[in-house]
Amino acid sequence: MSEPRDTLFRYLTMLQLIPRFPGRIATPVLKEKLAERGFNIDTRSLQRDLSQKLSTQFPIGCDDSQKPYRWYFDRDFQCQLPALDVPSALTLVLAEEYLKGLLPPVVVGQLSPHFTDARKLLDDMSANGLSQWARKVRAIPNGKALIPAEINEATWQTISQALLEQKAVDVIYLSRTSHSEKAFTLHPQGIVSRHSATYLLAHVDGFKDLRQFALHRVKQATLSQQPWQEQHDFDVDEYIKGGAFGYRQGPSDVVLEADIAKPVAWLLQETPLSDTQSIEALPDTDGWYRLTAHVPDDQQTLWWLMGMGPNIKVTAPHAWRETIKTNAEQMLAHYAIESSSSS
Amino acid sequence: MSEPRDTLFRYLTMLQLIPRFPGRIATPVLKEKLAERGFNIDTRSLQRDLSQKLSTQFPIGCDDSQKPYRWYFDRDFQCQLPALDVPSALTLVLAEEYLKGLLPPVVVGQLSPHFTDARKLLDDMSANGLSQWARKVRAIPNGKALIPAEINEATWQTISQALLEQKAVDVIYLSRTSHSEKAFTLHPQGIVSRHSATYLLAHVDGFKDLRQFALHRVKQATLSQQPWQEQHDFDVDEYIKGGAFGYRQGPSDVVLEADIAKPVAWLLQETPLSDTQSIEALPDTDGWYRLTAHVPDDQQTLWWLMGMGPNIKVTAPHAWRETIKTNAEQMLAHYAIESSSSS
DNA sequence: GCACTTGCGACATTATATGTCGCAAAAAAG
DNA sequence: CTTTTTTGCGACATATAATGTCGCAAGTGC
Repeated sequence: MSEPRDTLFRYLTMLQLIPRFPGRIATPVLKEKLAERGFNIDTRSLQRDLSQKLSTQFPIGCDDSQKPYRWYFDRDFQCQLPALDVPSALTLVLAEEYLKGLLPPVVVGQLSPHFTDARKLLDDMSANGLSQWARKVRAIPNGKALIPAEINEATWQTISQALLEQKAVDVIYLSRTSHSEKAFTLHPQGIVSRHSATYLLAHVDGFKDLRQFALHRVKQATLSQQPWQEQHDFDVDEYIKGGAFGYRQGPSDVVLEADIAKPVAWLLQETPLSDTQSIEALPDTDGWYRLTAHVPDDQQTLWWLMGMGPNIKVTAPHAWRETIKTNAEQMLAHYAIESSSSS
Repeated sequence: MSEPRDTLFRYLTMLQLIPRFPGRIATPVLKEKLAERGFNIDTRSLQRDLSQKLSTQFPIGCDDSQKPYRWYFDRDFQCQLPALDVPSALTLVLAEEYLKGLLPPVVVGQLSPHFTDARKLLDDMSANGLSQWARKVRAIPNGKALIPAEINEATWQTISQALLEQKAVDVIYLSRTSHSEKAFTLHPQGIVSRHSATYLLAHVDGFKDLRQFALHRVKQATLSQQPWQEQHDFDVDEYIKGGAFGYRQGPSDVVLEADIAKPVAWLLQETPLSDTQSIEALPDTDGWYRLTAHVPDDQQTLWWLMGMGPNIKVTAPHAWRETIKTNAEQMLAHYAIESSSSS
């Protein structure tokens, strides 16, 4: 069945089977995988291809310390097949700027070959014209950028692999309360990335309840021998809505009614709160508008409203209005006490 | 010089020269570009390669309505050369979730082949084990996700190209104030993506001042015949610090001092405000801590502090303390008036 | 120590890639 | 509208590269 469906295509397949550096693949394994894909080829040819063709034209390395040689791609090599175009490269640069504040460095690092590729393309473009794109493009994150928690690279790889391949993991975990390291066997059910921290949702071996484990407190992780315990019908959205991350969400949307100042009105006209929002000018006010919108009944919307400070006056739902009012009272109380005691 | 440096490599080069769909490349152009890269090959060979080898093995199309045939890749085809590994695929999924709330759909769409690729890999993995990764992985954005403003795809492509290639653009722009469409020739100097809206910084032809143009209000954009006007020493960071986007920043960092409640202390221990922060327990309080940190003197930090509401009590800098206090007073005033007038 | 696997040089054979030529159809130029 | 140029394509001969086979040496595992 070794139809000459082209050497090119076989090479391409080989290149796709060779993993990036931390990984490696032994020659006989490669031969088998190629056979699975319909390339029945002699071992000798494979050896020749690897050592004479591919590794001379591509940044491919070979670990020849053991006898079934193992092959791998250079850590930072990347090759898009339809090459990157300019708009995509620009998008990647923007994406990287945003993600740097949202995901741990190691996780973003996982994508660094892509970003490097994009920057190289832009650099090449600028080479002639000195366009200095780096001084022209910027992403402003949505809120204050906290410094993302550091995660160990091997941890991320092991945990993500375990989650997707449905395996248990043995971890050494630094508990938040006791400051002591403990060993657990965990059965991963989900991953949630929130703000700048990333959490694994998992059962501890032998227990039925789901717990959160901050990935940056995982000191070490290895795939476990234990069989994986599944929680049937786990749904991360349900879990989040249940309030586990401080984002409790009511069962249905609510109707938000508020008076908003002009800057907020402009903002919302361009990037609406929801599909159904309406904004109408209020007569006899100095640039105030009436906002009505169906929004989810969640913490984030409430925080957004509070973040707008005096530029927004919520009238409904009543519960939000009261929360905001109480909040302001408490804040003021803090400062009133403070100033009387300190001055 | 037509060294047989391998057909494989030439094919690879050809594949990289063929653009993704909206783009296309004519056979003679391809020949020329190949020659530039050292592949001196006969036209006939090129034709054979394209029509018999590449287009049968790859999703490559050909526009044969005009005589110099034009070749292009399928719109959604993607081929990573070291194939995606599992951790990278998971990272891409998380990245997409975050970016969907941060960049206009069209811009994220620019990267969709990458994301599709990642999802396909995860699907394939789950095929046997039914791991349903889609129900296991979630990113919770930092703040309220407003609906990103829609941008026309062609607009994004034209504008990004113009910016990087230092060309002027003719646009039809819907001005915010007058609600009327106007035609301008713009000289792009930078792009800023903020929250969910993206802005072009450019000179209007014939003027010296820099203005902001929201990309979602650009109705049409084409590369202009006008030569591009450069602004010397333009630096987008300087521009932003100048306060143009409401993010005025003081010249130097300030020392933040505040009392924080336990939940905030925990948050900041994991994702610090800055490299130099210190948190110490306050005696005789019910779980309050003293925070000291060097932070930038900018709007975003201030907003973040205000967002923490009664869980944080700022003592220094004095200006921030006063701003927060005034803010709370104004908010309370709103609701006091409101409740007395309405009830 | 022994069977087994793996890498590699050499060689013959097959398969493939490449340039050349001629023709036809389509653009471009006049 | 005609002429010239460009482009695509089938055919063919030839050079070139790719592939399987064999033998040997060196490592690996029992």
